[in-house]
Amino acid sequence: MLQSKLFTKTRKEAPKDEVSKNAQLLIRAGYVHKEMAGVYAYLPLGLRVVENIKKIVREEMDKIGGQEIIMTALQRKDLWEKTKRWDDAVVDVWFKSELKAGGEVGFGWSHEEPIADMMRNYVSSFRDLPIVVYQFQTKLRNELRAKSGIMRGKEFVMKDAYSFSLGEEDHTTFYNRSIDAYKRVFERVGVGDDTFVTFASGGAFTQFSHEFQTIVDTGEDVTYINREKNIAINEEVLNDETLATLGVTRDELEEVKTAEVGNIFNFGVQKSEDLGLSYKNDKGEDVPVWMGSYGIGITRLMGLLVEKFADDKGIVWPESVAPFRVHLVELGGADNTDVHAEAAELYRELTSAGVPVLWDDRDVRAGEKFADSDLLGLPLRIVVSEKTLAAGKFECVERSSGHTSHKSISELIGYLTAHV
RNA sequence: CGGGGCGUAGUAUACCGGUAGUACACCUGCUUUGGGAGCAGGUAGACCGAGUCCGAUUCUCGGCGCCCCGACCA
Repeated sequence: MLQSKLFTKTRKEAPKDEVSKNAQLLIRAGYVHKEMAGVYAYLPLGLRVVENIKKIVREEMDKIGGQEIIMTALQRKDLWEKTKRWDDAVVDVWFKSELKAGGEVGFGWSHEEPIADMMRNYVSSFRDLPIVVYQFQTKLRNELRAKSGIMRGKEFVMKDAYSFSLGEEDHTTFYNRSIDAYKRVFERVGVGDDTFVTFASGGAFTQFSHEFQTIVDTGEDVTYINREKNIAINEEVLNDETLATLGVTRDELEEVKTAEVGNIFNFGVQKSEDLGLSYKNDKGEDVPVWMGSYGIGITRLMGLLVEKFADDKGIVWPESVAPFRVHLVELGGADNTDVHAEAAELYRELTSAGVPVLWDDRDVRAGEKFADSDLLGLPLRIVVSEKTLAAGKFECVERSSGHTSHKSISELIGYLTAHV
């Protein structure tokens, strides 16, 4: 991609009403546009990050047997009434609207009711199970107060998966595979070491649910962790009973601030019973389907990565989600055709080797280019200038470490393709 | 939903009961060219409505919107 043609430019200052680090940097760098409180549009750079995160999640979900679908944004009132969750007093984040033909619809803030109902059309025999489906959906939630930039909005992209199993044993097997899949996701986006499978309130069906909490200074949750025993407990369930159940004492636990990036939930057969989802077993008996739900906040995860890795100069993306792998920065190319030709050549070589490159071909001063490059946060900056031309090697700077090296074009291609 | 704050160019800000100044960005020209350059010129702004007043961007009221703290977060 040529930066001179890229839609969105950087800016020096963030809007004054934007306080969170993630939104300030993402707006300054041109990744997102704020439409209203808690509602953000994703621009070309931001969308590439979202898609990269989705790709990782998709791969891991497919690995454990998930099949991708897309449910509807508009939802039926009657389904949510069956589970007593249509009432605003019960669910306080509903957006609702009137149909011109009469009646009401809800805007999807979650999808377990519609998906359980839908499954009645496709599940009739024990032979039809298990089923695991997932989607990437824009959830709409009428939050009273949006905050923390893209991490808690009224509209956000979430991956939600739903499992439909024969019974508890089946369910538990998948549930545990899902935990492993989530671990791999968080590992791959670079927060594996700081993300904990956390015991949280389980609701009506089980003692606990599991949240995935990532340590970050600006996190909204408080979690008690023990790294050695690999135990984490959300403060909402930190009590003597929990400690005894998990076999830890309070003084073995460290209090940390975390952000919830994922959540998995066991519904048991409650939803299926409420909505009439059952199958016939091999004796011809009707048995309710065992359900679970599994969420990852895609855009929240993106915000978390900014919060966690950014430095005073700007964003620092983990390689796995960066919108481009390489920021090719050409200095003085407008006046020196050799420099420009060299940059063009390197761009062609890298691109055809499958390396995503953002080429800063703009005719602006070096200082501005470096500042922008730091702000954008691409993993590897390659500088082409009269200096590097004379030296016969390109200057390579890693954004995360600042480590600088000098490489020839063949060394570069070898290095980058070995890594992809 | 309780409490607090705030709405002035694309962005950030200043001043003011007599129609608004600066910086960045943007446009033109010249110079400059490895860490957000310099000079000159230019484009561009008072959230909406009502009231008070000779006169309102400024004061009052209402609306709309934004931010922060708390509550909430299945």
